[in-house]
Amino acid sequence: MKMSVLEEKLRQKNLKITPQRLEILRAVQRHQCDHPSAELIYQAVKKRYPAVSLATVYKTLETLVQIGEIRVAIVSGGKTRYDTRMEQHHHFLCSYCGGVQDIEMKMDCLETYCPESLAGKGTIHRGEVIFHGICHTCENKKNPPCPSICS
Amino acid sequence: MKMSVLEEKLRQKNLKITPQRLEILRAVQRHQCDHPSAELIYQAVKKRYPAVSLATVYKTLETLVQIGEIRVAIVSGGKTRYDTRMEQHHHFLCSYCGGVQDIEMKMDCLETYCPESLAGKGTIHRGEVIFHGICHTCENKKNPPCPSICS
DNA sequence: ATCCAATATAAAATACGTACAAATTTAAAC
DNA sequence: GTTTAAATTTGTACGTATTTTATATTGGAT
Repeated sequence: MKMSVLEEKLRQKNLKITPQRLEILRAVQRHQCDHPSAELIYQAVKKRYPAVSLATVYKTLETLVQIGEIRVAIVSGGKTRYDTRMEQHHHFLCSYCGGVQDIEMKMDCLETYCPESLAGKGTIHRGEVIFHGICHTCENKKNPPCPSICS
Repeated sequence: MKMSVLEEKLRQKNLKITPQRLEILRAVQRHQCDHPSAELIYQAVKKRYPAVSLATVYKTLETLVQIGEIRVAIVSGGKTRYDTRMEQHHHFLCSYCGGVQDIEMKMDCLETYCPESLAGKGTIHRGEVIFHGICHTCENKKNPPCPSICS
């Protein structure tokens, strides 16, 4: 996603184009594979933009979610983690280190499927799959950290 | 799950059988359909056991998870919510009220399936599907609460 | 009945996120 | 380029969820 596209989106929604917003989006993009938390983004942005406030990072991430520029990937270890990939994909969450990795998987059913048990319960907007397990890195450690990070 | 079964499990792990533990598990069972949070369990237990401490509820829920008696259903609205149903099933999360409902769905693939993109990434223990949408109750309201509760 | 490790308790500490008011900045009109 | 109003950023205080700490209590083996 180029910045010009973001700028266009912001203009369309009467939102202002600020250096903070551009820099924060760039940071989420750069750290895409980490599925970064607000705190991680804050640290990353501060390097280039030392005056940035953590409150701005939180609010900007929320704004970016609301205009559909990024989305919440997962909540892991109590922290909300973000994702710039908007197409359907899923996540693999390591129970030991808390790391999140993308899972590519065709599951068209999730978008349109209506399990019988949902009948009368409501309307599905989206379905996501979360795989829990141990990542390769933690598997190879003798003493991985306690699996307390996630469920 | 009968209490005698819990007592047996606790004994096997050299964990003590305390009235708090029994009462807290009963409360989670009784509120199963709510997928209750620690706070909700605390309120429920306090009615029968006024001296109970919130810290005990937190620690006991964690213990019950670790011995495999309950599991984390979902984290919604910043709160961890628990589940006594250990068999495979999935959840429907209302983005408006934050309510969680069970979804019965055969997806054997999730347990055993290894998407190609996972190759070399690690070992899957479990796969769960989370459906996001609007529940029937919120659909029928003219002005549902803001959909800020979840992602 | 006694004893010790495990547990429960209350209170304080921590962690994540949000709300607020004051200062700054954007962008549009002139 | 200035002016100006509205939006945004910032620092900080606050709120809520959860964990830790220090002490008191208790389960259950002997």
